[in-house]
Amino acid sequence: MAILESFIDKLGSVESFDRLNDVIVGLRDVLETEHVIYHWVNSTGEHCAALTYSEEWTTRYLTQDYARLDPVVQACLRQFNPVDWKRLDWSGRSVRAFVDEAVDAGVGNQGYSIPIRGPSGQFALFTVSSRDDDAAWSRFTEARARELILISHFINQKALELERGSDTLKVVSLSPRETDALTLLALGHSRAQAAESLSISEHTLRVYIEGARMKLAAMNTTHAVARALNQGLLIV
Amino acid sequence: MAILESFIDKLGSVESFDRLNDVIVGLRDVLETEHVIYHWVNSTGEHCAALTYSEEWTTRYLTQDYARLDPVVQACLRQFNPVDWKRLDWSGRSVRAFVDEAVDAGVGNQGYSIPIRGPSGQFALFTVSSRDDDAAWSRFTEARARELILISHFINQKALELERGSDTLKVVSLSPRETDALTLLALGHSRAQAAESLSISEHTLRVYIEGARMKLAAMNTTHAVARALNQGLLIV
DNA sequence: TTCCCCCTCGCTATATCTGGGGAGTTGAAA
DNA sequence: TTTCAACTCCCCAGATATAGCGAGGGGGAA
Repeated sequence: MAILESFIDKLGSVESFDRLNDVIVGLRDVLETEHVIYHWVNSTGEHCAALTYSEEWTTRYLTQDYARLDPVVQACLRQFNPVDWKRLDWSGRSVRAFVDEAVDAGVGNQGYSIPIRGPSGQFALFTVSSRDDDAAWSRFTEARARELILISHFINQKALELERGSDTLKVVSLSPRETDALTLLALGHSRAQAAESLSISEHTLRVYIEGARMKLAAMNTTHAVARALNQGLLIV
Repeated sequence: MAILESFIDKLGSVESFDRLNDVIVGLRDVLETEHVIYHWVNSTGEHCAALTYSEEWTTRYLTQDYARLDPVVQACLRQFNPVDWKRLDWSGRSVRAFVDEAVDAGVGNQGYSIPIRGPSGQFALFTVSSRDDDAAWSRFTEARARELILISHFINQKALELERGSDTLKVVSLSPRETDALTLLALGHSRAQAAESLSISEHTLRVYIEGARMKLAAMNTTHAVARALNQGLLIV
């Protein structure tokens, strides 16, 4: 666990994403892998990342919106445990084109990606990639899996810290009834049904929905429900 | 890390929540703490739990819907990193009444809770509680923090597996245009605005929304967006 | 080649939601 | 004690979404 210790130690003094990048590069070196990537999109749409990919590939990936077809991202979005790239489905025309580009850009052929989820619907990805053959890669992932989980945890913690330092995350809190109302709407009830479920008049329900809309700065009901879900305000 | 190893080993053979409970009891014993609790509410509203609390307290907690005012739950809902109970705000009339009851029920005065988030908005809690004094408890948490994170990770993985056979979600796949449509709606666009953003007629947009509604078995647009978000189909 | 899914467009009516008013009670915090 | 937030109820008009009927072209898979 020496790697983990020194990593956490270095993390302690990090105070900006630039510095975080240095630590990531250092991590890549001690792990003796090709690339290490930490990335997430914050609530304001900014990309917060620390990675060892070339700048060309990074901008290419973003401008082409490759996250939409990248099997790694798609798998991590619906999985809890880490993903070994070689267990994914890489068939499909557009996917193969993407992979060819990725290989040319120096992304390794092997990879191990850990999905990380935080409050307010945060979703981050921590990836280690390499050019090892299958056997060497299996040894690496088996030996390092637990360390990598902890590393991903601590780096995300640091990233959230950096994020909140820059701008204070305002916490929207919904009243119990507002939560009830949005929850029922998210479950597919119409306003009339929701009002009946809560044993209140439809008008009252409307007051809650509008209250929630205001608090969440939402344009309409659907938007309010979406924001509430993304911020983890609803237990659905 | 001997505790972790044996824990993971025992987890391997677990095939039901009852068995999981046995493992949790074993974990409580080797950690030499008062209680160990793992709990989450699945998508069908069932409580999936493995814990060492008395049955009285558990049912009391659920029937009273204490999660709504429990500072531990509230803090974990908006935090990424683990929560030490003693750093929380326990003031407030109803909270103190709740605490008195909890102490009577044998819940320790110390506690360490780890929030766990999975796909589809899953939110679980892993808690270790004790009756140690502050000094002993600090030593415990500092020494065990990393192990506990990994334990919480693996137990959640197992719970997801028990819940649905594997920890991967079966997916409804939306067409690209359907995804676009729902994404814009989730961002607060009206149908007219969304249609304009996509440079298509409002009618066409409507076809996509209805297509998505059918695939997702949703009652209305809000429901469809909520389901799509919960299933990680939208990148918002 | 045929089938099926995806993308695109139109019309009409009805249901539902949104936005503008206003008003009274309760309970907890300052 | 006062204040404030939450909860409850009412009416109305205009905006928006839903539900039903259509149509045709393109591309991949069997």
